[in-house]
Amino acid sequence: MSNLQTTIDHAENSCRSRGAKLTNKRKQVLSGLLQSNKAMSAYELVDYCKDQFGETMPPMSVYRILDFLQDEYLVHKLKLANKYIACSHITCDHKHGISQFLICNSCQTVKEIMVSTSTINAFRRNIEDAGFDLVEPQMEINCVCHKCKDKAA
Amino acid sequence: MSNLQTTIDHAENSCRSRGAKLTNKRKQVLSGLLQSNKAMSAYELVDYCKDQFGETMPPMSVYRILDFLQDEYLVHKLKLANKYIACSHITCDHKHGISQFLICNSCQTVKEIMVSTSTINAFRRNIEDAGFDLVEPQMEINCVCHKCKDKAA
DNA sequence: GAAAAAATGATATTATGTATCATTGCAACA
DNA sequence: TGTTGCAATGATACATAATATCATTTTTTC
Repeated sequence: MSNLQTTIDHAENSCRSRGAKLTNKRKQVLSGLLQSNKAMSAYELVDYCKDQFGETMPPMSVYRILDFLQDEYLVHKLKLANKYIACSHITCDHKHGISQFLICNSCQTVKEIMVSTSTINAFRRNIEDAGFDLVEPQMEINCVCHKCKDKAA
Repeated sequence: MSNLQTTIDHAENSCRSRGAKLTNKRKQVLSGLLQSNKAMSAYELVDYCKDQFGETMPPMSVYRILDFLQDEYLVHKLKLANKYIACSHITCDHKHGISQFLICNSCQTVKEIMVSTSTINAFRRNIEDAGFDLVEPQMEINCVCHKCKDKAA
């Protein structure tokens, strides 16, 4: 069984256990994100589904499906790029903490890394001293990946 | 002399020393941002200039002026919010390091805080281990300010 | 199989921003 | 003085991301 299929099955079980359904179209959108190592826009996913499955999905549906997948913790939205990526922890059952997304400015590759609790706590204290509370467990950083850096050099 | 005027004068000198001109319209846009403690969208600035100065500036001009002000280190763009704020360090002559912007999800107030070098270095190492390089000296975090938190409680 | 609920489709509209070309205004210099 | 040249601004069209709203289809449940 392919890695992709394993992940989809895992996602389907996870949805079922929460009383939600991973329908066919939802699987299609999710698989688009899983097969791409880059973040994709909603409109890119529309194209992907048409190319790959012959499904002409209206953008509205894709947005709704993306909302659903976010609610199910299967997908993250990158607000810096207005794009979407599959969560890299679908197959590990633990609920994960604060994620940091490294976005390559050049090739748009995205890597999701975890931040240590101690670093997060330092941040949290810093923020509280400034009169704010941290609410969003997600940070996005514009970077350049080493592959692109080497290419440029 | 008002605080606002002092800041504008400082900005104007800074531009001049870099061979750029802080024209009247540019001053108007900048003063809109300086008088607001919130981030403003380009279209809000169009309205502000019309209300305040009777200038009907096309959005395109405002975008260009915002680009100019960013190039001159006078304004930051908050990509998470698609809005703009005046740099809080216009009147201090030092070039500042990595800024962290705390954005209140509820009232949109923005506070620009500095991050300690040691924290940044920890981040940088972390990011390099993941195969990326930090390029953007700016981080944006969605928060709730304590005023709004207290109101909600 | 009918009623209710969930999922998807279709259309219009809003917000943000870019591309492109035209016009204005100022500044240096013959 | 005026004209040439460039920086700044204006106008129009378009692109992209997303939401609102209502209609239709599919799935469940009784």
